[in-house]
This record gives sequence, C-alpha cells and structure tokens, in this order.
Amino acid sequence: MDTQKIKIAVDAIVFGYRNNCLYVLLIKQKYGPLKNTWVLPGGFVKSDEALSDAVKRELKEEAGIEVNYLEQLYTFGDDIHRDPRFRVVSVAYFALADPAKFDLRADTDAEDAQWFPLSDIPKLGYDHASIIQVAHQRLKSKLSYQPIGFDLLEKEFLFSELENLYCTILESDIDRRNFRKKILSFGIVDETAKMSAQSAGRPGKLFRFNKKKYNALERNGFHFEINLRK
Amino acid sequence: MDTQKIKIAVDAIVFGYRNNCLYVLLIKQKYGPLKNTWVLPGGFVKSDEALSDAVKRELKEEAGIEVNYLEQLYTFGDDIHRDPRFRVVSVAYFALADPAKFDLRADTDAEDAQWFPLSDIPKLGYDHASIIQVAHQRLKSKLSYQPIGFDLLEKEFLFSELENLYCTILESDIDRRNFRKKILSFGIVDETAKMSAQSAGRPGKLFRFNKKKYNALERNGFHFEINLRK
DNA sequence: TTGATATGCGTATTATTTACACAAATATAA
DNA sequence: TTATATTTGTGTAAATAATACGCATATCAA
Repeated sequence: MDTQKIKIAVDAIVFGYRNNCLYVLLIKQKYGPLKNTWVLPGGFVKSDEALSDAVKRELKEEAGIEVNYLEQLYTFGDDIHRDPRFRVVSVAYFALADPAKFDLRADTDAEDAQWFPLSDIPKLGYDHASIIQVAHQRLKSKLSYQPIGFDLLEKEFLFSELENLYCTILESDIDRRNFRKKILSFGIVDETAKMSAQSAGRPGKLFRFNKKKYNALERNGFHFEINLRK
Repeated sequence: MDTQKIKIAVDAIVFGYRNNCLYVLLIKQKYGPLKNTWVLPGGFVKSDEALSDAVKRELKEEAGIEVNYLEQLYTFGDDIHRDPRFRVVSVAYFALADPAKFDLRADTDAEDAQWFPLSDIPKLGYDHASIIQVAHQRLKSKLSYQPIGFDLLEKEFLFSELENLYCTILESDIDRRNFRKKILSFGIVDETAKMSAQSAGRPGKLFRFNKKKYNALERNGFHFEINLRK
C-alpha cells in the first residue's frame, strides 16, 4: 500500500450557548476552491501531530478560541468525494465553548469567524451541514447522560439558566421544581454566596459545577441522568 | 499540505459469544515487522474505498467472516508512533458476530485466524490491546441501552441464554424473573412455536428478536434500557 | 417413583418520578 | 407609597417503575 492517496483532516463542531440560543462556530474560507464559503473550522493534520492537537491548533489559528470540552465525534470517510479536490478523510471533533469568553478573531487561514445560531446556518461547503447534524444529535444525547451542560454556561450560573439550557436544546418542557430537586440531589453543584445581578423578580443564588465531586461519584458508580419526556 | 505522510488503516474488534464466554477475533500476521504476532483484523484503506467497505473487505480476506453488527468505534491517531514503521491513523470498528455461523479461514493476508476468550488474549502487536479495552467498554455500555445482545446470539434463543449473556458481559447478577418481565414488556421479542432441544430441566420456548417492531417503537420515542446494579 | 434442574408466572414492597401550590424577594409602574 | 408583575425557593401527595421474593410445572436421570 505505498500508493494510498488519502489525506487526513480534522474538523471541529464547536457549540456555544447564550441567551437561550444554541450557536455553532463557523469560519469563512480564505483560500481554495471554496473561497468565501462558510465551513467548519478545521484543516489537514501535520505528519507529526496528534489528531487532537491538530484540532486545537486549527481552532486557535482560525478563530482564536480555546474550548471547554473536546471529544472525538466521528470519522467521515465513506463518501469518497466529500472533498471535490481529492480524497479526504475527516476526523470530526465535538466541542463546547463559552461564546462570551473569547473575542473571535479570524487569523491566518480564515477570512472571518462567527457564531451562527444553529437554527440559522448559512449554506456550507463540503458535507459540513450533515456533520453538524451528527454533532447536534450527539449534543442532545450527551446532555441527558453526562454533565456537559455546565460547559456551555459561565462558571457561576442560576438554576434558571441551567434549566433553560436543557429546555432549549432538548426542545422539551421541564418542571422547574423537579429539575432543581433532581440536580441538587446529585450533589454535584455547589451553592455560592453570591446572588444574581439585579433584574426582574427575586434574585437567585449562583451555583457552580463541582467537577471533583462529580468525578469522585462517578468512580463509585454514580450515573448522571436527566430524562426529559417529550 | 502536499507533504502529509500519514497512512489510514481500519481495524475491527469483532466480539463473539458462546457458552457463557465472550470472544474476540484475532489474526496472526503473515508479513511485515510483526510477522507471527496476533493482532486485530484490519489493514490499509484503498484510495477509492469507503472506510466501512475496507473493514468488511479485510474481515472477508483475513478471516472469511461476515458480521451481524458493525459501527465505527474510535479513530486512533494521537500516538504518532503506534505503528513502528510510519505514522498510521487507524479507524477502529466495533462488530458483533455469531462464532457458530462461520468457519474461520485465514485467507490471503493472514497466517491464522482464531477466536480468543476476552479473558485470555495473547500479547498483541501495536496498540491493539488498548483498542480492545475501548471496544469492551463500548460493548458493556451499549448492551444496556441498545438491543445488541441479540446480535451475539443465534436467531432463536432461550431466555436463559439472553439472561446469561447479560450476566456474563456486564459481570452482574440478575433476577431471572424481573429480567424476563422487563424484556417481554418492551414487546420486541416474539415467542416462536418451538421449544429448546432436550437437556436438563423443563424445556423452554425459543424467542426471536423482532427488529421491525423495535425500529417502529424507537421512532415513537421508545428507549431500550436494561440497568443492572452491581 | 424420586430428586435434580430449569422454565414460567404472580404479588407485595420499596424506590423513583411526576404533578402540582404557594410563599418570598425584588423591580417597576401607578 | 402602594400595587403589580416577575422570578426564586420549598414541600407533599399520587402515580409509576423497580425490586424482592415463592411456588407450580415440565423434563431427565437415577
């Protein structure tokens, strides 16, 4: 097999959440056949570079962002012609970030970088629209059995923010009181002394996810799960 | 990036189950630096070949087997030196097969092909031992939230066989009666008219997994789940 | 005929999930 | 200053699901 002519790329689907809206990070291509087309951040892997390092590098280079959570999503390589130039197998990564934490700056390779509401994605290059669908599915299912919602919020959050996140992303109703009871029963969020900044209604306590406690519980067989009926 | 020097391979972790024992399919390498070493079936992807086709081809070529279930597991590409010869990124696939259904025959590329009890795996080449660990983990977790146990049994099976499969793989105790009640309550297994061949004890009915019913239920929001406490 | 073994059901108990109501703290409009 | 709207914080009863069991039945082997 010295004749293999396949290139390996990585792509990242970075989800962000703000004001009851789920966003995806996209960049506008600067070069190549799809110049000025919006696509997922990503690029070719260097010969001496770990796959996960390649994603982090591309996210830095193309959007100036660091993520809160990163995991491999799926490797797209069944469609031989997903890239019009030549055969490219892409290892897609699923990531979560706080849009408020970074100012996006299109760097070296990208013409522009922006957060787009998932409900309003422009026409994308390659098979990236369908990759986003797979990632969206992953987000929805992970949300219910792993505590990744916290990675989409600021470090300190109100219960109502967490609740709205679940309602929005899972497109589901929640009983506010049962939801709070359930999350608190896990013992993985700590109450802080602070209260929410002034706004309409009674001020609320700010909470914080306690990752150490979660990890300890998980080692003992604890299993995070939030089931929302339709 | 015309200088990328990375090759893409696929590997398959095929699990089989028989007589209360979980097996993995391994092949003995015929050529190369690891000649005569046991490894996972797999090989390089052809430039015009889908990833999933590459796995199926290798399984045919190296072991003469077709699987009941196949899904992508994980892409191993963070360790630059996992192959001593050059950089290889491997897309690993998770598969289930019925060991009774095929006579293994080492074909073109393999010196030998054998089922090994998971508890008694020989020293493996590359990073294949750790790949098997990841696959084993996947098997255990999938078993509890997807009806893949049926793909490890013959088409028609006794309840006790299904039950033993769960006990063995999840290393857990089960209440036989509650387990039966639960599975039957899903309505995804059909009773056949046949009874088990004679053996000790009262003969049992043979059951059959009804995939159509399962798919229909799943579309309606049904969620398979077998939780076994430790 | 008896004992050993495995299948096939049913029921009481316990734990978990769901449904639902009202008081408290603040901002704003009257 | 008072009334109104808004959001937070807590408790309890009812419904549902999970668990722990007991016992009769069908076969083989002694």
